[in-house]
Amino acid sequence: MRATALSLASLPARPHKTADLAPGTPAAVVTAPPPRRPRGRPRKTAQERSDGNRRRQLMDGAAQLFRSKGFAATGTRDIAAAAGMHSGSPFYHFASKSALLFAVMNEGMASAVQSQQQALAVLAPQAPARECLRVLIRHHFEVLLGPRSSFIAVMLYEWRSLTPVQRRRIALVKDSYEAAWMPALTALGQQGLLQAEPGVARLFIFGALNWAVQWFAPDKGKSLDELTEQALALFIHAG
Amino acid sequence: MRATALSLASLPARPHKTADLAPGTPAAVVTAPPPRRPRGRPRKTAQERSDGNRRRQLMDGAAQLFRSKGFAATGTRDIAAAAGMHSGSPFYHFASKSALLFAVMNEGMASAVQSQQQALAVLAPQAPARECLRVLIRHHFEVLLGPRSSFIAVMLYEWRSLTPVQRRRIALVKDSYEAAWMPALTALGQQGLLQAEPGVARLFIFGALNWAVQWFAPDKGKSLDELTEQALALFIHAG
DNA sequence: CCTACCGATCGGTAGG
DNA sequence: CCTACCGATCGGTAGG
Repeated sequence: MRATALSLASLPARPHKTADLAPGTPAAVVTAPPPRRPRGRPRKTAQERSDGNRRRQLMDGAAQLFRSKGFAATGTRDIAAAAGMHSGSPFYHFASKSALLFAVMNEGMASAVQSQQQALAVLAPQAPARECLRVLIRHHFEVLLGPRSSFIAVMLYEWRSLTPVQRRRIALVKDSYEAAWMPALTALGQQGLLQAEPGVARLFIFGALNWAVQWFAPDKGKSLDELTEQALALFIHAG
Repeated sequence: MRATALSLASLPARPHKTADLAPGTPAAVVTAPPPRRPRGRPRKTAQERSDGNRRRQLMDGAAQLFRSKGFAATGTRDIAAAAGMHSGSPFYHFASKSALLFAVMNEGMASAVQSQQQALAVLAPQAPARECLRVLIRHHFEVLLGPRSSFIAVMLYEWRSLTPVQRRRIALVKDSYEAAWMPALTALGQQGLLQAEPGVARLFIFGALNWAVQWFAPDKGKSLDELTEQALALFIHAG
């Protein structure tokens, strides 16, 4: 019975080859696919590696390659090799290299928005604005410099490699991520703890934090907690 | 006589085809070529367009293309066309596409260091640190967002496209540019006007300012003067 | 998901 | 600085 299941799995049903907003595709809402956790105990064997996991493996490899070499300098053959495939196989899962870039960015932003909401939900309802900003900064560092950071780094530095249509779609998710910062920033402004206009402050603050992907070295220098305190001290005046 | 000069100029002596630190070239000090202003009244005619000016035209076009499309996505044929040349001609002036990238970055950083020194020289010898920082920020915005901004933008966002040897060379110039900020930042720290550690503050501040290349729109939104005041207000606490 | 392949484009060169 | 060209590589596809 086990062998049968395996042999069936080795001939997987054709997975969804989504266009993922390749150039010219009309816009529609795309979110991260539901985790669809299986009922039984999870398997990490060859079984696990086939199916739809290959799609995620391609995205993981692509995210790292796009980050380190850039989108244009990364070949689809490199991506295939990173996922243990041969040259033409990525196109079985993604309609184009561009669709793969979009999938990486969309996955990165969608999960960032989700974890941001979870981080904010832990706050007390009447928490001071300074505390809210601390949570936002700390979470942002996690997303930006943590173990899955490639997805967001690609987002930040390969923006121009997107088609206009793809750009608009990602911008929607990005806007909602950034909008979550405004209540805290305007409150701090009203309290006199933030001396720049909130809109400009937001741009400067995101720049300061995002730039960390250029210089941050894990296991060396400051921790993410320490960086959070330093950033707070820099932006928020004595209260 | 004029015709003679023109016809002579149309057969220019072979210009210096510098390697400009193509991969593997050993390091040596490289600065912007001296302006060598000619004695007589300047000409803007066809004469002007030949000679060594072609080299600068290639760098100008390459800087803009590298900025808007990225280094890897820019073809040498695009660069040639931007300078009004045919496909193979850029290699008469630069040993490789990589050498052209290096030349763009080196020119950008060298002129930034130079104009920075000029900006600081205008300050009174005992000017307060806050005033010094204002000059540095204002000058940085000029370099970053002004008419020659492509050179520095390429510097910032194509770092990974350099070879390790090229990277080390540019890093030397960049270090001297950034080092000029430290006296003002440490002084402000001692005065209690800068609440983060000076070294970390420098990284955050550069990030905040550099990020402006992503969102700044000339002739729309704030002026460079206004942005300078907003940045100062954000970083430097009430004094 | 592999194999074999296509047309296009790329950086760079020789020879003038 | 142009012309003509080279070998390599690229994204993508057909057919299984």
